[in-house]
Parts: sequence; C-alpha cells; structure tokens
Amino acid sequence: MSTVGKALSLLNLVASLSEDTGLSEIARLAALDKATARRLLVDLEAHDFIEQDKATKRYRIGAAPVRLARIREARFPFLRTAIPVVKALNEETEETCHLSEFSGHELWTVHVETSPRANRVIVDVGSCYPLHATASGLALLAFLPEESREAFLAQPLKAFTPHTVTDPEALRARINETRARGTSVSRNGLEPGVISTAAPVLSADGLPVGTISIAAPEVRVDDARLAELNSAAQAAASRLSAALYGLDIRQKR
Amino acid sequence: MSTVGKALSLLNLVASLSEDTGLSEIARLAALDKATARRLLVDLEAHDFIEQDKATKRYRIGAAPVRLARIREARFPFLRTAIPVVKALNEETEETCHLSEFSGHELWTVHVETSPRANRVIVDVGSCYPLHATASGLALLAFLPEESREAFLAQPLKAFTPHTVTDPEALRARINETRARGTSVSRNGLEPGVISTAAPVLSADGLPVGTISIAAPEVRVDDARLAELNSAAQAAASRLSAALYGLDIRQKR
DNA sequence: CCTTATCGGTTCATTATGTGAACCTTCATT
DNA sequence: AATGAAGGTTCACATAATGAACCGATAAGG
Repeated sequence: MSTVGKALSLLNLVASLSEDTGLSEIARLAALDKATARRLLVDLEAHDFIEQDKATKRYRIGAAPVRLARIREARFPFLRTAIPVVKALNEETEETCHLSEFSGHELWTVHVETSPRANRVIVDVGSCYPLHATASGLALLAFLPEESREAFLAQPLKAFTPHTVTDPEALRARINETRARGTSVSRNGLEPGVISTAAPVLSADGLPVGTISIAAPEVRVDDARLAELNSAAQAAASRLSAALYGLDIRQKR
Repeated sequence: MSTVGKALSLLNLVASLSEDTGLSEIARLAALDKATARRLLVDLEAHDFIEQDKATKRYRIGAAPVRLARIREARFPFLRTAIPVVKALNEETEETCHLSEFSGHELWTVHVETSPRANRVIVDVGSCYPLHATASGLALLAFLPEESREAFLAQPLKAFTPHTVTDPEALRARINETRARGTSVSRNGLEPGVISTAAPVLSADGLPVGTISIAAPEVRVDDARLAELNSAAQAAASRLSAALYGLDIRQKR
C-alpha cells in the first residue's frame, strides 16, 4: 500500500476514535510500527489534519478537514441540501431518520434527526455500520454496480443478532427485492427490536452516493405502517436525488 | 519533503482551485511531475479526498473532508461556538465581521457576516490573505511565538497598496503596539478605502488559533468610532476565547 | 531503592517505495 | 496528414519509508 494511503487510513482511524489517543495505541490499532505511525502522524500534523495535545502528548483529529469541508460544501452542498430533507422526513414520520454517505467503500452516518418519542432508536453521527446488516447497506448494495456488490458479498460476513442474514445467496435475494421495490427493510439485523427501511440517493449517473433511512422500534411498526415508512423514505430519497443532481433518474425510465 | 506532505499540499492546492482542473495543470501548479501528481491524486481519490469527474477527467475536492469535519466539529465545536459571536458583533457594529482560523502557517477566512449598509466591505469565505497586510494578520503575528513571527518577517513581503507596510522594522513596531493594546488596526493595507481592526482568539496555552475582525469603509470611521470598533472586536474575541477554552488567559494576568 | 513495564520519541542500516523522462493513446485543431 | 496538448503508463534509478533496537521518562510493585 502506498504511504499516502497508509497516512489517510491512519487519519480515518484517529478520526474514528472518540477520544485523544496515545502513539502506542494508535500504532497498535493501525497495525503499523510505532516509528511509522509517528512519522505519518507528524506529517498529518504539519498540515493540521491531526493535532497533538501538548500536555498529554495524545493525538486527535485536527482542524484542516473543517476548512476543506467548507470549500467542498460551498461547491457541492450535499449536507446543506440534504439536512432539510431528513428533517422533513423526521417530522412527517416521528421516527429517527438518518442520512448516510458512501465514501471509501463504506457507508458513513453523516446526519441524524432523532424521533421525538420516548421509545426511540439512537444512531450516532460518524458511525459506520456493516452493509449487510442494515437497511441502508442493503439499499446501497442494491444499486451498486454488480462487481462492487459481488466483491462485498465475497467477504466473510459477521452476524450481529440471530436474525442477521449472512448467507450470500439469501442476501442476493433480499438485494434483488430491494432493487425491484426501491427500498430495503431490515428487521433486527444489527440490533434486536429495531426495524428500519432505507432508500438510495442516486447521482446523475445512477450510482448511489448515499442513503436515507428510518429506524423505529419494532413494536410501533405493523405491515401497514411499514408500507407508509417505505414510501416516505423512498419519496425523501428521490426528492434529495432530484435536488442534488436534477431529475431523479428512476423517473426517466 | 515526505510523500505524505506532498499529497496533503496537493490536496490543499486542488481545494483552492475554484473549478475542476485537469492533471497537467494541477501538476504544473503544484510543481510536480505529471506521473507523481497523478499517483498522489489516485491515492487521495481512493480515500475520497479528491474526486475525478468521470466525463471530463478533471479533478476536484472530494467528500471525505466533510465527514471528518463533522467528527471534528462534534468534538471541538469551533464554528458552532464562534458563529454566534461573530453574528452578535456584526449586529452590534453593523459592519462586516469575519472570523479567521490559523491553519498551516496561514490565516483562513472561515466565516463572514456582512454589513447591512449599502457601502460595505465584502470578504470571501475560504480566502487567505497575507499576514502583514491585514488587521487579522497583525493581530495573529502579535501573539505568535517570537520565532514564528521572525520567520515570517524574514520573507520578502509584497505591497498591495501604497500604504502597505512591508519594512520588517516598521512592522515590528506595529506588532508591538498591537500586542500592547490587544487589537490591531490596518488602514488601506490590502485595499484602498478600507479600515479594519482585529483581535486574536487565544487558546488555553495563550497561542492564537484565529482572529475576529471588523472591516469598514474608511469614510465611516473617525477616531472615536475606531476606538469603539477596537473594543468591540476585543470583547468578541475574548468572549470566544473564553467560550472555547475557559477563562481568557489575558484576564488572568 | 531497585526492578519492571509502560510510555513517547529517535536512530540508522536495509529495503521498499516514489520518482520522472520518455512513452503511448486519444482527441481536437490546422 | 500533421501537430500539439490532453490523460495516462512504464521502468531504471534514486530517494524516502521502514522497523528492530534504542533512549529517557514515568509509574507501579516488591
């Protein structure tokens, strides 16, 4: 792997740690030599992607991404466009809604609007869940090019609950359903008692750039309600695709 | 220079270009070989820091910084904390106020609240002005460690108007005044007819992380008004330092 | 008070990685 | 058909990355 690749992976790793972390632990987590990890951290720090607490000597994510993100958002206002859509979906459904973005072969939660109900599902911004165990993941997989999908299915897949589907053949069936219907459903895939539904946000070339999804406690969702949530998620995702990239490609077919 | 350093500088460069740019031009601007530039771009693209338009083959900043920025801001809410302060200053003074952040040896404009007046100063988010020609730059230099300041003053300094101070000795005098008073003033340093004043935002260790500044058409600013703006900027910066890092260090002295 | 085990950080011989002149293909212009 | 400039690729060579061993500091345990 290229040195730059290692540095960026390391940056990702440090960003994913929820508190300042020491050199040795970072090196261990990244499976890099301590000297190598340090050199990369120093390089990243010189450009403010990482910062080191002078007192504790521990490392954390720096300020440079914020500056770059402003530039990116000024040109491609993904969040600025997407957040109102997610908010509206949240108000309409009164369930936890979240927006995920596909970046670096993974699906990252970039915005969450939490349900106003007492019994609700909590999703963390910044989290990154396995594609096969979530509704968002299925929605994404369904619209990914065949080869990317198969590459994913070829990996060993972990089960998170007794309900997690890990068999590639069974997953293919669910993915095909998802593609036909336009929305995915996951019951207890990642956490027991949670049902979620998701629809892909598609770019101008028809490839998914992310997903919008709704997660609710299973007790509130009967079949009729599930159909409602499905079409709400679908509508929100289509609206967002259209806002970002012009007419939704699915409507052109 | 390390390969990682080159990659990050290249990323910075691409981010600073206001439109999609081809490989050859990027290589030229970065003073890198075309093959090297491409390898770095590919590495950056693999992690979504850069993206390439499939149709035009041109490169632009990618989505990864947005994801990292959300994580950073969740932990260190610089903008979330700072923007209300800048807004309040703008409402109080009715002049254009902006927040700059010191990152990578440069001072970047990260937020602007524009004056409601017809005759007003416009400052662009994302811009990066020379330290010696702006009030913000002087405020920053005044509170930087001696060696960083001297390293900056040792460079050749460009004059932007006949009023731009470029003599290191004269600048030192103005910097010392600034440090003594706590705020800097720049008359016509960068653009004729503009007067601006700035105060540093200081972190817990007393080093500047950025500045808050006010820019106004000279015709509206007599000595009394200047004193008002000075103390308003100073108060805003102190409030922000306190909000971000606890008690303002200057008040402890 | 010495031993042991961490920690962050550094060194330097070895080696893998990055480099760039020259090359290829494509495409628009002359 | 010739030209030039684009994006992209190749490979002998040079440089920069690597990591085992090291240092000094700090903390816990006997």
